[in-house]
Amino acid sequence: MTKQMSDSMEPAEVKRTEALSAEIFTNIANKWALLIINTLGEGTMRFTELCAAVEGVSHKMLAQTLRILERDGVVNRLVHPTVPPRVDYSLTDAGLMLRTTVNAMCVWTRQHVHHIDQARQRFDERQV
Amino acid sequence: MTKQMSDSMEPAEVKRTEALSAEIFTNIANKWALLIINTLGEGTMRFTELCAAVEGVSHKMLAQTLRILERDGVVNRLVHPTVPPRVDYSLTDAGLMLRTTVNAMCVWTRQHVHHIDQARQRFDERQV
DNA sequence: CTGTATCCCATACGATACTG
DNA sequence: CAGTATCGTATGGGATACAG
Repeated sequence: MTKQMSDSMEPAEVKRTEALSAEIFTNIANKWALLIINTLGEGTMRFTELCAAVEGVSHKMLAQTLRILERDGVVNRLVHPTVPPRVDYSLTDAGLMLRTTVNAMCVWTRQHVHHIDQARQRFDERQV
Repeated sequence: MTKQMSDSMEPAEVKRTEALSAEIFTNIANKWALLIINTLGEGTMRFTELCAAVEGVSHKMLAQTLRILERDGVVNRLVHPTVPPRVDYSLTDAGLMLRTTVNAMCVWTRQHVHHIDQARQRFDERQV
């Protein structure tokens, strides 16, 4: 995770970068963040649309996760000064790159559902 | 996530597959599972080696997460009947495929640390 | 519509101790 | 060494209500 770091970096700077990496990874390596990123890959969406598109996410977790992703420069938030308010969410360039890897994870899941289902049955039998 | 499902499937079967997908995704879409999968991609490791290699993981979470990944057919667990016991963990074929996508996530994180750091500073300024 | 705030419960997690 | 069990705390996360 923290390998291949530039040799020209000060030890203190290296340490800070490692801490940042861990923090960033923690922010994106969770169910809601990954599902939101994957869904937003399909295009710009409003808050309510996202809430409906991301299976099982609550109002609260969507807002909370979107703030984190916005702060980390993964998600763009465009507010239209209208009444009622309209907010468009989309992926940044960095977010789009991340999304390709996230989507690969989703594809992997779909492709291995059956395989995993059988692995589980074998495991559960073994454990009596 | 649950698109592109075979047309030849019964409605009940489709529903079960969707539920399984969501469950599997929840199992792998968390910090420890992803870090463990990524680390195991470097090769077979023993429990204690893994515990040291995965930055910040506790004894308990490692054991717990390994069980889940083993059950889902992502991780192989090979017990040597010796004293003291020796257990080798490695990725299954399915796990290896998954690992390439997980590793891409890790690479993305490393490559965007600086970019994200700046995005955060801009965000925090804006929020006063 | 797009949030934020509060309450409250369930689970995640670390620390520690114990077993084969 | 490689776990499992227990305990206490912290965080995740749903439901609801409220505000701009």
